[in-house]
Order: sequence, then C-alpha cells, then structure tokens
Amino acid sequence: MRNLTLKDIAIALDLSITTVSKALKDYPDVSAKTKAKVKKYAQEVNFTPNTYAAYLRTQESKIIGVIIPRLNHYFFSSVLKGIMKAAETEGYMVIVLNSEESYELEKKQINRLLKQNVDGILLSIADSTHDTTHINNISKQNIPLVFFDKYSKLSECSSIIINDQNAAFTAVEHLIKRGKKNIAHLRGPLLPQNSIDRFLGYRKALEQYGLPYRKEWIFTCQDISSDEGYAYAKYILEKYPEIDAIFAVADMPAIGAIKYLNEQKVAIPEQIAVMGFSNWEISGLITPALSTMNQPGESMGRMAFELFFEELQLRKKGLEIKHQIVEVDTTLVVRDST
Amino acid sequence: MRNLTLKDIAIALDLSITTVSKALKDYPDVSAKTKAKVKKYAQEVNFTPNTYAAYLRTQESKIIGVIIPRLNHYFFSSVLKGIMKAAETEGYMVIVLNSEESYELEKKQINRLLKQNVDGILLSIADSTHDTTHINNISKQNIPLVFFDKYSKLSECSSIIINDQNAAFTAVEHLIKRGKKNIAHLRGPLLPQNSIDRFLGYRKALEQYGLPYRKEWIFTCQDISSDEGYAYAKYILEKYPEIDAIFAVADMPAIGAIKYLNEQKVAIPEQIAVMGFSNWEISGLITPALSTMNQPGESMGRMAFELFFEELQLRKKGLEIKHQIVEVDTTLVVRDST
DNA sequence: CTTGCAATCGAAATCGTTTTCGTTTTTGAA
DNA sequence: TTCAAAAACGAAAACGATTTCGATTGCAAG
Repeated sequence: MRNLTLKDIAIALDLSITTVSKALKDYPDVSAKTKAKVKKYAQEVNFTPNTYAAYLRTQESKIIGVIIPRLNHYFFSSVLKGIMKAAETEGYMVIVLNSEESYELEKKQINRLLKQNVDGILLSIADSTHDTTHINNISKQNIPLVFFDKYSKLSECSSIIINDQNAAFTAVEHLIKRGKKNIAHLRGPLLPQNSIDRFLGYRKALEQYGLPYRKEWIFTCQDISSDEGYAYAKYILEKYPEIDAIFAVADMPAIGAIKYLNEQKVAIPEQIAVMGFSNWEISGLITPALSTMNQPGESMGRMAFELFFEELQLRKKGLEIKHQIVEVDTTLVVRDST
Repeated sequence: MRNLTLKDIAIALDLSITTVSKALKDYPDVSAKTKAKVKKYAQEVNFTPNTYAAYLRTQESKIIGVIIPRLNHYFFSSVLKGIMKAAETEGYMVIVLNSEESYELEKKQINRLLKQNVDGILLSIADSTHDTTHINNISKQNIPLVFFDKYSKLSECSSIIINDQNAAFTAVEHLIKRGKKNIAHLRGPLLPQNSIDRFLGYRKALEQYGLPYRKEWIFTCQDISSDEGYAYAKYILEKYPEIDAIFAVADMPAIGAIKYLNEQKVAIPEQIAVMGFSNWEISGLITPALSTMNQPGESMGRMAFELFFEELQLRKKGLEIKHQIVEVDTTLVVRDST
C-alpha cells in the first residue's frame, strides 16, 4: 500500500496530472467545479504530495536542521520542544543533530545539513567553537541561519538570545542585597560568548556595589557539570572560608556545589548562598531549592523557528533580508538557596 | 553556490551522467581508470548525490523518524542521543517528533512520518494510547517499526525494552532487605505496559517475602511528575504513618516525595526510605541521593536503531523478517535514600 | 457563419539520480 | 585482415510534482 500520486488521482477522475496539481494549488485556470471535485477526492483518499518529488522542482524540502550542543540537557531539549512545536504548525519537519560541544563535530553536522538541502539551520554554537568559517559557508549556500542561546558575534545573522550580562548582574545583585560580600563565581569555559557575558555581569555587579573583584575567586567549569561544582565547593570551603556566596554559570554546577555543602552540613544560605542560572526543572526540587535566573527555553525555540520562517519568506519574495537579534527576558527566581 | 550535480561532474570530465553515476557506485562496466578519475574529482569538489533525487528512484530517503512521548526528559533525550549517534554512523538523518504522551498527537505524528516517506519509525508509545490501529498502519506501508521502552503487546514488531517487572521486583526486594515492611507504591498511569509491569513486580516482591499487599497504598501518578510525588508523600505521612518505604514508578515522583519529606524533617531512609526508577542524572545529586534502578537510555537508543537497520537489510534482500524483542539489563543503584 | 477572446485544460520539460538496455570500442583469436 | 566476444560507455526512461506554454472549448459580438 504505497502513497498515492497525482497520477492516481488523475486517472480516477479522468483528468490530467497537470490539472489535478493546479486544482490542488488553486491555480486560476482551473474551473471551480473541477477544483471542488479534485479537492474532495484528494481529501477522501488522504492525498499529500510527495515532498521529495516536490523538492526537485521547488528546491524546498520543508525540512529544517537543528544543531544542539547537548541533547540530554533540560534547557536545550526545552528549546528543541519549542522549535518542533512551531515547525509543526507550518508543516516543517525537524532534523536534529548533536554537536556535543565539539567544534569539529559542529562543522561536520553543518556540512551534513547542507548536503541534505534543508531549508534552514537553527544553531546553538559549541563551547569549543573558535572560528566561524564553517558557519559562513551556510550563508554562501544562501539558506537562512538562526542562532539560539549561544551565538557568535562574528557571524551576522538572526539570533534569539538572552542578555547574559544583565541577567548575571541581576543574579549577583540579588546575592549582594542578601548581604553577601564575598561572592565567588563558577564560570563557564573561556570561549563562548554567554560564559564571558555572565562573567562580565558578575564583575560589573561587584564594581557597582563597591565589592572587591578577586581573580582567585573565579573558577572555570569546562564541562559545566555538577562534578565541577562539587569539587570547587570543596576547594572553596577549605581554601577560602570567607566566601559567603557562589554564583554559578548554570544550574548544574550550582547543584553540585549544594550537594557538597549539604554533605558538610554547611548552612545554605546563611553560611554560603548559592545561585544558579537557567532554572532547570530540577532546581526547584532539590533541598534547599535553588535560586536561579529563569531562561524560557521553549519560547526561545518557538521564536527561533519564527525568525527562520520570516527570513525565508523575505528570501522567497526576493526582498532584502534584515537580521533580527531578539533578546528574551530572563527573570530572577528566588528560592531557598539565597 | 548551489550543490554540484552528476551533470556538473560529467561535463567537467567529458563523460556521460550515466558513467559518472556508475563510477561512483562501483558498477562493473566502468573501467578502473575512469572510476579513479571520477572518484578523485568527486572527492575534490566534495560531491554527494542529492538525496531527494535519489529517493525518487530508490524509494530510500535515508531518513528515519523518532516519536518520543516527552522531550525535555532525561531518559528519553538520552535514548534520542543514542539513536542519533547510531544513525550517523550509517548515514541516516533523524526527524524527531513529540507525542506529548497524547494518543491523538501520536496518531498524527505517525501519519506525518508516513507522508514524509521515512525509511523507518522508532516509537515509544504514549501513556494514553489505548489502541494500535494507527500503529498497524505502519506495517501496511511496509516500513520497519521499532519500539523502545514503551511498547504494545498488540503490535508485533521489534522492540528494545527492559524487564520492568523484574526490575521493580529487584527494587522492592532491596527495600525489604533493608528491613522495610510497609511499602507504598507510587505507580504510573493505568494504560502503559511498563507502568503495569512495575506494579506487578512490586506486588510479586511483597508476595514472595510474605508482606501484605494493601490496595490503599497504591497511588497513581497520572503525569509521573514531582508534584504528584510531593502531594502523595504529604498524604502518606498524614494518613498512613506506618508506611516506612516508598517505591516510585520513576525518579521524578520519588524526588518530589523526598522534597516533601525533607521539608518535614523526616529521616530518610530511617523513617521512610525512597526508591526511584530510571536513574536520571539528577538523582545522584539531590540530598539524600536517590536509590534507583538504572535504565541505560543511550545504549537502548543505539540498539533501537540497530534493530531498525537489521530489519531494513532483511527487507531489501527480500528475506523473511524476524522480529526481535531485546531486553536490556537494569541495575540496582543503591544510594542514600534506602 | 465567422471571428475574437476568455475560460479551461493538457502536453511536455524540468529537477537530479538510478538503472536498463543498446551502442560503440577494444581485444584476442582465427 | 576479419570477426566474435568482451569491455566500456551512453541514451533514455523512469521516480512524482511543478510550471510554462500551447491547445481546445464555449460564448458573444460582428
């Protein structure tokens, strides 16, 4: 039982393939009567045109590609969910690829998508990506590219991001307002822009409130893992007992830190407050519940798709494409850890 | 800069399209010299055949579809990761769709994939799926279907699953060996087989160790959420203070229960032990760390793809297809909550 | 009864690859 | 030198949809 074709319908209704095709696409040179007949029949037999065959003429695959740096990761899978939901409403399929935060793999996955002739690429760049020539290849193939969350300032294209610096500022400001004066920062890797911006927001808050910035209180989480948070909390407690708050680049290291502090029966937030970033589902469920900055993954995903879709329409109409950089609001979520 | 075609190569090397195509596919009626020349050039210009055009002849899209009931869910996104990695090694792309545990949406997504002419479908059925006619449509289209984790006994096809009943038995047995005698069960919804089997495993363990089975100690988590675990823990503490252990159908309800017990300063595991199921990344990070049954998501994903791939090879060769049901081992992970 | 003009319809080319089958070239033996 | 067989290549037809452009029909005006 294979899928039906235009030919099947044409034979059944004693029409030409051409007329059937045109009737279904509301061409003006098909009579209303014929259109109705064809549409009714197509509906009955549940006909939809073969997308691969259509691609050959239209060069539109109705498939987009999404490259994600981490898959089993609450924030990114939320974004993915938003992308998929939005894509569905416009009849697009989503091919998902994983870069595993690796520059090499990211390059490879981009090439795979270009070879696949997807209609667009949604990308969150890997932590280890240090140049963007592979990304610029996408523009050469003339297909829309949209960044979400992790972007590159070197490539000019539409992006859906948060203001990491402001969000980090708000987070650290919150710790300061809680009376904390010696605030450590578990920062992310050195390359990605969001990791840099969060660090800058942290430093700006210290400055603005007249607190000293101490380089040795910055700890780099290469993998942004809970293990690193755990290990750094141990180190902090032993080496810098004066530290009274930790601002982590993400929820995972924060949760790792809390894990260690709990084991050592350190009072949270009284002795050490802990602040995360992203608002993972789990962050409200640990004890004490983690204060964090909420980053609306699903709606970021939806908007990423919409940016792609708008750009595609402009391209189809041959209009000038104006890249949009959309900043989504983050919100402070105060729980028990601060 | 569009992608190159066979025609471009043919012109460049002054050959026919036919010969180029055959050279690249190692047909015997092309001379070794020509083959070498064509392959070298194709390599240089980084040629790969257009998959959509190839589909038209071969009816192979080199795309598979995966339908997942929940996306931002550690276990399922781990499975997805495994599927994608395996697919990549065989040159397959993966279209991901979300059923949101909804029967209606699952039906719709299956139809979308059939219309897309994917080469196979990997499916974990939704909790609310109560009949399987939509699933049987897949076999009618004659494309391979593989279940992972949540399967249906009504549809005969290859599956990669765990032995939920045995795993649940092991979990409850562990609680009993810890000296617990009044064990409640936060079960999953009524329909899905895994939820039923875990319940049966629970009951079997009670029986085998001579503990009474009490119907009122079974609590149903419709959404398998932490909120439900939280609420049931409250209810249990108030209504059945004699209960000394909780076995949850999944980690999330278990974590919710622990959240409440922590708030009430209930000693875990002394007063009440808590056992989860799945071994989410987070379950080792909460306090107290959650004991659970490990369910190897990523390798289940890999194996699901392999089952699809094997079946595809058999179909291509016209051989008889034998459906395989593969049971993956689960392991008891003992942490601090039991 | 023509002629002109809409209104409808359909033939055919096209997209890029695969594959069948026929054509040309080469080779080796007579 | 000739001829048959083997080796190497290419023409052309598919796959299914889209779209251009030409063909047909119907109808009203001249």
